[in-house]
Amino acid sequence: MQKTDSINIETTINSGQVFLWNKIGEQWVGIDGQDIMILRQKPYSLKSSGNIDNFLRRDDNLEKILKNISTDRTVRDAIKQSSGLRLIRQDPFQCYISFICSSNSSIQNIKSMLENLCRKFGVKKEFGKYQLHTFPRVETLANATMNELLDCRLGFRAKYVKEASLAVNSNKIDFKELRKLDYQTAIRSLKNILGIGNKVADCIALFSLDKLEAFPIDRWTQRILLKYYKDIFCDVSEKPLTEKKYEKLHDDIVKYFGPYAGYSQQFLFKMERDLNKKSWL
DNA sequence: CCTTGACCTGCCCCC
DNA sequence: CAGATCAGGTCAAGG
Repeated sequence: MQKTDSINIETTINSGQVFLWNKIGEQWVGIDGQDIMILRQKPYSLKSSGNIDNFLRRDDNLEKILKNISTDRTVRDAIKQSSGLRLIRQDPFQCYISFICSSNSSIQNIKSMLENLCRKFGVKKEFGKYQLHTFPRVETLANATMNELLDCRLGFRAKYVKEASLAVNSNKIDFKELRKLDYQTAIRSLKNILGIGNKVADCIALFSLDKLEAFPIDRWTQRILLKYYKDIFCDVSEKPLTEKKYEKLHDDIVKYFGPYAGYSQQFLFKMERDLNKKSWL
């Protein structure tokens, strides 16, 4: 297990993986499912009503992973620029709903939608000196009405969230099972849900189901591939990826970046968004 | 198999 | 300051 102080909290929170976090003074306060977490860099302190080691993937052999993904200069530079950046292992239901809401939306907007859901459907919980709303439980969201969801400013995603919650509530989607399945099977299962396409499925798989070969390709990732890797992934352009092209590209990506491709994606994504001065939480 | 247009919202910009 | 523009994935209809 790596040294505890090698985690950069701000970099990790501000890397597009999580949304329900706020910086209050020197502390980052966030929601993961029914848990509240309080993280502070200086002096270093990690508190959670749940399992913080699980959340921060402290079981990963980071030294080995970073060595494994350091296949080229671009990734090596990205790792150097964002040292201390970690993948997070999120509550699967929250992750699933979060990225369904992410479609055609910006980070700030996703955050606002999720905060609205928590305020309306979550339960108040106290931790440390803070009191905040946890993420809605599956059955609560499954029983929500369309109007309530629309009140949370979900727009056309409201029916996606409703159906997706019903699928989990009826065990049509079982995260414990998906976690055990291989990448391809898990992705195929997720994509049966309305509102989940390739990119969203990859995010859920990577950030909550331990599929480290998942490599979500959004507009930014696509630009990265075009900018730094056009000789390696020849058929990538700025045009939106079709279903087949996405799948083919993902195969090539795993061949090139390896079984921890998801980690390389996270470093590359963080680097390029920072380079373009895109805002985070 | 691919292309196209619709879908909500919030933010930024410009008149 | 109201109104237009744009960014961002997925889906359904049609070529």
